[in-house]
Amino acid sequence: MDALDRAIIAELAEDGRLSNVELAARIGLTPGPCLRRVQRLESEGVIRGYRAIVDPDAVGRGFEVIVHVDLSTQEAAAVAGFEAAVVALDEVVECQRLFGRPDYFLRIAVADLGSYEAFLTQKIMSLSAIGRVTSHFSMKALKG
Amino acid sequence: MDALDRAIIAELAEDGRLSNVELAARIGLTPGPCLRRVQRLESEGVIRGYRAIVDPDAVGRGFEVIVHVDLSTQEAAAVAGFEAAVVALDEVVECQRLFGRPDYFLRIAVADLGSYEAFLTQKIMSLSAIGRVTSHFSMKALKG
DNA sequence: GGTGAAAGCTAGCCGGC
DNA sequence: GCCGGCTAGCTTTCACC
Repeated sequence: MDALDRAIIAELAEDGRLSNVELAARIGLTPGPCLRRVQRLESEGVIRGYRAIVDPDAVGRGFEVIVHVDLSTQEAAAVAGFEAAVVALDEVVECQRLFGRPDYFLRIAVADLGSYEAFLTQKIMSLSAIGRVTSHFSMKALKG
Repeated sequence: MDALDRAIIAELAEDGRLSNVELAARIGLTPGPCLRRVQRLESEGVIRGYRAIVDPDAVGRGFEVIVHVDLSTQEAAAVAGFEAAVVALDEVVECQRLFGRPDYFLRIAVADLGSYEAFLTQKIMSLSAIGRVTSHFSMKALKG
């Protein structure tokens, strides 16, 4: 991992569809060696893959909410059941089990406030081990 | 936006470097019309761009912390100063201004616990409008 | 939506440093 | 060991049906 590798990563993180010749020109290499480096980074797992970035509004995921969940029990089976159920939900974009409080950090992506209300009451609050659920609404995304 | 467009989005979200001929075959179209659809989705802003997904560990960003920040004042100039300073930091991967408490939700990505300690004391807690800062450590990322 | 042709890209091979 | 030049084969992209 030298400066050239880092330059490749930076360029591809910015534009994942850069052609190899354009990438090579930007980092100051010829296409052959550049391609070998990209392939090495891919096979080593440094570059895990490529994704198209899709407008959330266009796919009905424009409304994001940060949710904190505390369970009513720490019993292993109940915890496992909650985790399996939550992870299976499409609307749950992220789920982290935390140390301390809250027990879980969730990020929910739905179309609008109405869908969120329906999602929360029907799919989250109906889970058996649920203790307290707190929704945090974003006023403005300053970064990310 | 018909079923074909949605199929294109799904395929490219999964693998952003799919060749146009492969993409066309998967959605059941020939390359020409398929490319026109992709270009339309790009120009309409439905597809915003393409990114390489990089292993966070490989670039010294393998340790993520969720941080809640409350400011000690709501005075406009202080708030603006805090926001500008936070957004400018590389380690801040996400920053949301929330309704209610906490005032801000931050996601920090650094190399390890030691770097996090240094980052928090030197770059966050030294900001003037800072009230309370709470770090939430992830035990396990179940999703996302 | 499909077809065909020109331009450009990818990916392997071999020589040079 | 890594870079650069070359070439064959494939892909992208456009005008036209």
